[in-house]
Amino acid sequence: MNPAEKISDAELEVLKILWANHPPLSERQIIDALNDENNWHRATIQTLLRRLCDKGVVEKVKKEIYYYSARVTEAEYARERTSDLLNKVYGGSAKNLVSAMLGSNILSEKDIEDLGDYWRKRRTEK
Amino acid sequence: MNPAEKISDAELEVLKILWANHPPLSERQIIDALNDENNWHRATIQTLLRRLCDKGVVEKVKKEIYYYSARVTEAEYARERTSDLLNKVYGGSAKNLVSAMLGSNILSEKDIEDLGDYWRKRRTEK
DNA sequence: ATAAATAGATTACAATTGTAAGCAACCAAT
DNA sequence: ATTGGTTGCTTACAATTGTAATCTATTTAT
Repeated sequence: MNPAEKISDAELEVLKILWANHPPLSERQIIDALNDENNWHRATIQTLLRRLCDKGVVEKVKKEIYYYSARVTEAEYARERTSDLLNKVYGGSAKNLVSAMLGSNILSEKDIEDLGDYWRKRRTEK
Repeated sequence: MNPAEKISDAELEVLKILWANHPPLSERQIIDALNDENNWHRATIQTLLRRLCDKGVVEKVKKEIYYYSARVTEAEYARERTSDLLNKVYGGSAKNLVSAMLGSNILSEKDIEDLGDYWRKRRTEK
């Protein structure tokens, strides 16, 4: 159950579809959902689904036909990725991460405003 | 000069050595620095250096012997990685990123304190 | 001058990732 | 019963990554 750094970019796209549509999805539904954006061939998506199952982050359940669902939540995955970034790139310092974001053009003015609001709100709630 | 998602984990370790020691380093110096942590064979490090040069993120300059230095700063790299995380994992929302960090056990109490201080300080400076 | 250490370059090989082709079985419409 | 779409499964193949062995030329210490 240690996802993150093992899920490839292409696999992530498939996972996102599963996260976005809660009930388990059939292969066809996944293909259709993906074709709105990507334009992968069926076989490509099948490969990605198989690899995700092999990695244990997706499961398939037979019910006339196979239905797929994620076994990791988006939040869990995000947590892993974030923690990985924090450690590998910012030496574990969250302050460095945040100040890097503030100091670069990653965030818009509005993003920064929002963050400020968020932070103040959080403080008063405590 | 679009680093980030193309630099592998192992390559990053080498880059970190170059970032940490400002003047250009010889192969030997890099190997010694890396052996404090990793224990890669010389040939492995040579391969990583070559790949980094091929990718254009490191340059080598002959001066009796070759000396290597990074052509991307750590900050640039961090920015790319962070922006990538933000977009691929948090749908571009910095607030989501920060609130995910606050809501998970990624940060210690002290980290959160520090961040709060940082944020307040930043506000008063504005 | 001979042996040992160093620096530079080339080659290798398995695992992972991106991207599919192709076959077999089945269901549906003509 | 034949044709065509759907599901499931297997195989493929190039690029990238992790990890190194090996050969050569050169410098250095004895």
